[in-house]
This record gives sequence, C-alpha cells and structure tokens, in this order.
Amino acid sequence: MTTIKDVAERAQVSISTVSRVLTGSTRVADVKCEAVRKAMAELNYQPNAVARALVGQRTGMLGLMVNSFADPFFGALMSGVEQEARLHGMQVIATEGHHDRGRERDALCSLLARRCDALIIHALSLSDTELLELIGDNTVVVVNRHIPVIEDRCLWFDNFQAGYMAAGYLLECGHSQIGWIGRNEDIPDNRDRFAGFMAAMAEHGLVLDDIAVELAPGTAAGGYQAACRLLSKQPKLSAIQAYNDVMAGGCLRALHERNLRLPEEFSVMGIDDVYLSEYLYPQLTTIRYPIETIGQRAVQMICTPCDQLRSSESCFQPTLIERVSVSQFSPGTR
Amino acid sequence: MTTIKDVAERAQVSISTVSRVLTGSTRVADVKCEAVRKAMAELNYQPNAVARALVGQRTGMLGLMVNSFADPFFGALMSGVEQEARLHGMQVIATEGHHDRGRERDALCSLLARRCDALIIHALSLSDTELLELIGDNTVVVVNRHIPVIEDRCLWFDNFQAGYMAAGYLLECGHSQIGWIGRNEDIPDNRDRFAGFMAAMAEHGLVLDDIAVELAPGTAAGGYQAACRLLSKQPKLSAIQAYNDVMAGGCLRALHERNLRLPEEFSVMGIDDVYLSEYLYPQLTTIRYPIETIGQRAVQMICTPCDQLRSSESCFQPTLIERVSVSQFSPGTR
DNA sequence: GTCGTCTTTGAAAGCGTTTTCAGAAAACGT
DNA sequence: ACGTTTTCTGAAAACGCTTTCAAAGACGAC
Repeated sequence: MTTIKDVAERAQVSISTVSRVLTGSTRVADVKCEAVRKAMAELNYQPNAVARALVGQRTGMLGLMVNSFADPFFGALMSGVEQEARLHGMQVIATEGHHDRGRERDALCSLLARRCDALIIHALSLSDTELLELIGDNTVVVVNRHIPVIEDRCLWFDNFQAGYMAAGYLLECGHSQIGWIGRNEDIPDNRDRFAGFMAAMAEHGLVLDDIAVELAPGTAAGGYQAACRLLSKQPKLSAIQAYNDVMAGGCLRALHERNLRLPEEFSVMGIDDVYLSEYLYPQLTTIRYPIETIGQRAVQMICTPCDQLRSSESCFQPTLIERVSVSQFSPGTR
Repeated sequence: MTTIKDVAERAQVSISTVSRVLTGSTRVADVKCEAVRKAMAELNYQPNAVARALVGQRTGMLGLMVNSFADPFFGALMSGVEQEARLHGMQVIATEGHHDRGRERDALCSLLARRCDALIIHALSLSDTELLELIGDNTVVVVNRHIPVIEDRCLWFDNFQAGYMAAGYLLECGHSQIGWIGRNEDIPDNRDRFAGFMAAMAEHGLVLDDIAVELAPGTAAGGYQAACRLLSKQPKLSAIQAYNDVMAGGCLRALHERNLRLPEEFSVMGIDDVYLSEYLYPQLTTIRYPIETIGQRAVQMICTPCDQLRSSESCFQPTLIERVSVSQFSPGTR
C-alpha cells in the first residue's frame, strides 16, 4: 500500500503538505498542490482510513445491529439507514443479533470496540438495563423501543395503536369472530400489538375468553402452524389478525389449503407492510410500519446538529393500508 | 475512553505487559497477569480496534457490497456471509451498489479505504476491467459472476442451467405456449437464464418467434407489468417463466386479477427460491439458487488457508423446487 | 561464588495520519 | 531599506496499540 510518505517523496514535499492538500485545511501553494495531486494520481494513493480514524478520533462508521439480515422488515430498515448514511459520508457496519442475549451483547461489543461514531440498535433480547450499561456514553439511537431514560435517543412505533387500528378495521368490516396469531416470544412488540388489539375488541364488548389466540415463532412457518391450529379449534372464525405480515403470509397458506375463497370467505390482516406483502394473494391489507423512514431518521438524529434537526415525533404512528385480504363480513358465506 | 495506558498505570505495570496479556503472545507472571485483568475489569477497558488495526495491518473487517439490502435475495446472501464471518471473528461492513456504476465504484472505494481484510463483491454495473482495476491486489471474492482472469476468486451460479431446467420442467409438464418475463437491464444473469430457457425450447423445436417475451425491471412491480402486457398480447399462453421469484410474484398478481385458477389454468415458475416464495399463492415452483451457501463459502475462501479448504466447485448448480404453481397442462382447461 | 540459561519485564520504535508550532520566505506599508 | 504582516512549509508530537530489543532477575550447575 502506498502511504502519504511515498506521495511526499515523489512530490518532493513533506508529509505535512500532502496531508494538507488531502484535508484542504490550509492553503498550500498552487505548484506544490499540483505536484501532490499528480503524485497521488500516479501512485494511485488512497488515504488509510484506519490511521485517519486513530488520529482524528472518528471513524466515519455507523454501527447497526438488527435481528436478522434475511428478514424483509430489517432489509427495509437497513436500506433506509444506508442511504441516509451515505448522504452523510458515513459507512454502515452491520451485525445480526438473532434474538439472542449473548449474540446481541457480542455484536454490540464488537461495534463498540471498532469505535463506531454512533450506533443504531434494534435489540430484542437485551434488557433495558443491560443495554444502557453496554452503550455507556456512546452516541446511539435505539429503534423500535422506548427506553424512558434515553427517550430522546429512541425512535419507536406505536404498536398498541397498530393493533388497535387493525382490530378496529376488522370490526368495522363486520367481523366479530376474530382470531389472533401472535408470537410465542415475550417481546414488547407482541404484547403491545395484542394489547391494542384487545382494547379495540373490548370496546365492542368482546373479552379475552371470546378471542381465539394462537402463538408461534414470528416467521411465515410459524404463522402457518398457528393458523392451522386456530382453524381446527375455532371453525366459526371469519378473520385472523396476525402479529405481522410474514406470519399473515403463513396464515394465508393455511387458508388456501382449506380451499377457502379469499377474502370472500375469510379475511386476514397483517401489520408491518413489508416488501412483497402487496404480492401475496390476496394482496394483504395491513398496517404500515414506516421502518425505512425510521432508519433514515435515526441517521439524521446522529448526523444532524441538534438545533438544525427539526424536532419531530419519536413515536411513529401506524397507517392503514387497505388492500384486498379483508372484506366485509357477510354472514353465511361460509 | 480508557486506554491501555490507564490500565497499565492502575495495574502498576508497563503498557507492554498489558498488551501482552491482551494478546496472550508471551507468558507474563501470574501476579501481574492478575493485576492487569483486575485493572481492565475495573476500568471496563476495551481495546481500541482502530489502533490495533493500524499496527497489526489487519482490521478484522470483511467488506461486502450487494445491490440492495431490501431485496430478499441479498438478505439471504448477507445472512450467510455474516454468520460465517462471525465464526471467524470477522465483522462485516456492508454497502449497497444500487446497480449504478458510480455508486458501485464509490462503495468499493470506501471499503478499500477502510482497509478491509477482504471484500465480497456482487457488482452488477461495473465492467470486468473496471472491477479488476479497482480491486487491485486486494483479497476479494466475486459472487454471482465469472471473471475468467480471477476465476479462482469467483463463485457463480449456473444461470444457463437454471433457465434450461426451468424451461425443461415446464415443457415436461406439457406446456408449449410459454412466455418469458425478463429484466429490461442487460445483465449477464438475465442473458444466461434466457439463453438456457431458449436452449431447452429449441430442443423441443421452438424458436424465438414462437416465444412471447416481455421485459421489465427486476422487481415485483416489473413482473406485474410485464405479465399484464404479455397476457393481453398472447391469449393462448399456458405458462410463464419469470426471470426470478420476485418478478414471478408480480406475475401471479396479474394472473389472479384475471381470475384464473392457478395452477389449473395457468402455470408460473420462478428462479432463486427466495424467502416467502413458499408463501405466495400458489406456492411457487422455482429453481433454487443457494445464495446463502454461496455467502458462507465466500467467507470460507477468505478465512481458510488454501490447503485446508477442501476444493469444491466454484460454479453452483441449480436445483428444482417443485411446489404447486406449475401443473400438468391439460388442453382446454381455459 | 561465578557463569550460563531462562523467564519476565520495560523502553522505544513503528503503524499512517493530522495538527500544532515555529521558522522561512514573500508581500506590504512607510 | 526596514520592520511588520501574511503566507507557506517542515519537524515533531500525538492517536492507542504491538512488537522488538536488551536488560534485569531467577535459577541451576559447576
């Protein structure tokens, strides 16, 4: 690798001068400047970011931890983060947490050891306390989670409202025999979405005993299994609300296998609005979680000086995406 | 941030000694070792990876460039890479190329400047020459691409065979009026898959003029548009072969809109076998591209000494995944 | 007690930059 | 012509670590 020293030698100047044309911090005489540029080009010189980071006390790296790269939900988050990061000349360095306390901890430590200028964290398994302890006084933005102590560094989604809206829509469409397919992991998202769901139900006089609930892993396969169980136990259901779109996808499959005409005979609703949910059959009616926007906002919170950042809500509100998987309930169609 | 110096001071030893217990390179007396460990724990010391990288001439970082994080295909690739990387104590640092020459170039330069120990590259827009020039003598593995000059650093997929197998399967099922939905971008994958497709068709006496072809962007939306055009122009089609699963997803939507019973009245086939294609309706019959495995293998090629690496094919073969979106053609069903 | 051999240790150089500091040269005002 | 600014430049220190080198002790053998 050619270094600043090689360039200096070739251009017949000191390394300080080379550094100066590199950073543009100070004026350097035109002739020397030219000589340096020429030398750099000839040697195909590329400044060593590691050395720069060491002396400059900033790496230009943005650490990102998500649950899994393969999940379309996180794909969208990462895309939002990367695009905004690039705008600010930052490079994202990413790890998976895999919903495992040990791995989340390791991942975070690795990012911290690499001295990322800031971290964007989506942690599922770490407790608030552990998380706070790990991040110390590093710059972080925590997404999809509300930690009161660092509320101003959090960006979260109103999961309660999402569940509430979803159930409300279903009820509005005339459904009253609605099943809930949730995750079997005790994470806040799940709790909140379910709580919102139940709150809407309660407003219509329905209580927990009236509701069919099945839990499974938050994957398409999980949704499929849960739906199978639900359908065999509760033949009178006319709609299912899934924890998220991916589970709803699995759910649709179970319904198709039973040769139900969708949405005429059965309605399904998701939450998240991930890529492809528009291409499920029937196109999934869902509640949009603007995760890509949250990714962008997270980066802005980090890269924009506080005073310039037009203050905006930290809690993102869901919006209903009406597609075709939910229809008006007409008794007796089934 | 606490440094090695702070630890040394607290443990009453020289920084050399601290460094030694850190790296474990040399024996150090038990008492001192203990003192150092204690000091490190008390100060919550974490070695600065940047400084280590500078002196050690290795960053422990694995640069990864893919087209887009949001695409499930790349999600799988990234997941494979990250998992294997973690096994080898490496951290992945990722960028998006966005199928744009300038951005691919920038992304690569950024990774290079950060002195990644190795790069895993999926480049769509850069020419072989440009790519070779950029990577110089850095350690790289190029995925999904066959560059003869550095064949031993390439991992690619037999796209021709994939197209050939897909068409073969469709023909075997009795279809003869088959449409092709391809990408409107001139990338090798597209060319090869189509060439394979056509080769199989030719074996059955079908030539280009017999084949209905529509091109569009390689997204679900693109697949949808192409399918719409295809269906209105060619009413006698009984099957569509899509460039990939995502386009096939869009294609299914167009078919559903026309109230066709699938797969009885119309068959669709994809290539790639991405996440969720199993949950499309009908479940997508496709050709599996083991992209996650390729990601893992790429990391192995980088992290495993040549002699230990059990030499294996660089060209990955497709496998047929028979699900339900393709059925036997029975004339007159439509 | 002396010598040689090991083990353990600290000082110092070096990794590739940026930045401070001070000196040299040029430009300017009178 | 002289002093005063201003502009430009190089030497050197610093960033936090690893590693070489040589010195200091410890230990056993004679």
